[in-house]
Amino acid sequence: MNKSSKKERFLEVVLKLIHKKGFKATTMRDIAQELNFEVANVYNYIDSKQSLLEEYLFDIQDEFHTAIDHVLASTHTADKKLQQAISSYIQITTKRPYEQALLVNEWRNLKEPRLQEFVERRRGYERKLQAIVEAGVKQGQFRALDIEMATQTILATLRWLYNKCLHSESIVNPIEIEKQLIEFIFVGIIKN
Amino acid sequence: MNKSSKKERFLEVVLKLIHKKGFKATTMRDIAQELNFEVANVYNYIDSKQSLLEEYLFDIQDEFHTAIDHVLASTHTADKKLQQAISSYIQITTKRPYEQALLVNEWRNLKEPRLQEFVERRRGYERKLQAIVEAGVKQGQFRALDIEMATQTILATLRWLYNKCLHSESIVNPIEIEKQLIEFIFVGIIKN
DNA sequence: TTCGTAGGTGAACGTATGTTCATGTAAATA
DNA sequence: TATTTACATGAACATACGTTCACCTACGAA
Repeated sequence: MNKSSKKERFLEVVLKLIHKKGFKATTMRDIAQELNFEVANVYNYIDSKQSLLEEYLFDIQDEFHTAIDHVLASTHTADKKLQQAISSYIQITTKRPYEQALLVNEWRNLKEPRLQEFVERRRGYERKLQAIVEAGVKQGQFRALDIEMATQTILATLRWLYNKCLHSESIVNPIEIEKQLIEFIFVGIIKN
Repeated sequence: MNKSSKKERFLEVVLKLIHKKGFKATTMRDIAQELNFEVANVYNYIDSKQSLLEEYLFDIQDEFHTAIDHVLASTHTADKKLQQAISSYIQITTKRPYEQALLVNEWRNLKEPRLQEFVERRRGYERKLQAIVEAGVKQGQFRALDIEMATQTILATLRWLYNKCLHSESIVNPIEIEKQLIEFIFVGIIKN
């Protein structure tokens, strides 16, 4: 068994446990029990409970940043850029729904100074998305809407997605999700 | 000082404290300190930490149910009903943003059997909203969209609102918010 | 005046929790 | 063969937490 696979299994099992019980409610003893060994051994895998959370959160946050940076670097029009940003968001969420759930629900459990770092980076992501929306309005592709509110609303429609991935009976198809969400965001629900 | 005002003040101060620190992270000693008295005295106001959370959550949940029941009982068309449902949601959120924040962020801390009760009631709310969306599709006012996904997406756009109420520098105007959100949900962001 | 009640105190209790340490073992490496 | 490394154990620790108990004080009602 190669070295990394054991730690990877550890992280995967613990991720799901934390998702189920919540970070604060998951004790080191819970983690040990889930993996069928003793508490002390948990510290052969991680430095502390805090660092465990940090590992998950900053890792998935990085993935989101990389994705939107890639979109921003392209030369497409704003509406196409927004579509790509949404598409990449959906892809990450469908691929890593548990990490995304942590990102949404457990970031409050970070402690300073990492908490501030996290919030700033998240704000950075929002600003990048907002820049796309703003460009779309200026270029006349989007209606003259409240830019910040539109951005936050778009993000809100994306943020609940992990729930569907985790609770849906059938496997979630990112292509179909994308089609639905893009339609919702771009032309709303009214006919015509 | 009349009897109820003291408990009301207690609940209001503690609500904000729990919002700031998170329910699990807020200790009985934190609560006591915030109110300038000793821990033991907290139990003259509430039965337990759990019951405190229950009080907040079921109270605000009731308010949402009452509001949507009122909309469902009306004889308007589906699109008008949806608009009213959204409007009432926004009114509650702007009036009680801290309770709404708890509803979104802290419900996981409920314990059985109240947790199940809460989740079922929430599901009930979602079904009521979904019924409106479904009627709108059947009557041809809305596009032929995935009904459950549309419902969840609409809810998602509403759920983040408390953030704006709590973090915005200026006072949030529910009328303006409603106008923006209805537009977003009904006709999207694309021009024409 | 007596008495119940609302509001407040200080000390303590049992338990849960994150973390450390000394120690052990089997396998990989040198 | 000798030694390091990865993985594992059991016991203990200091601390933090929710809750309880016995007791105190002020005050409006009876």
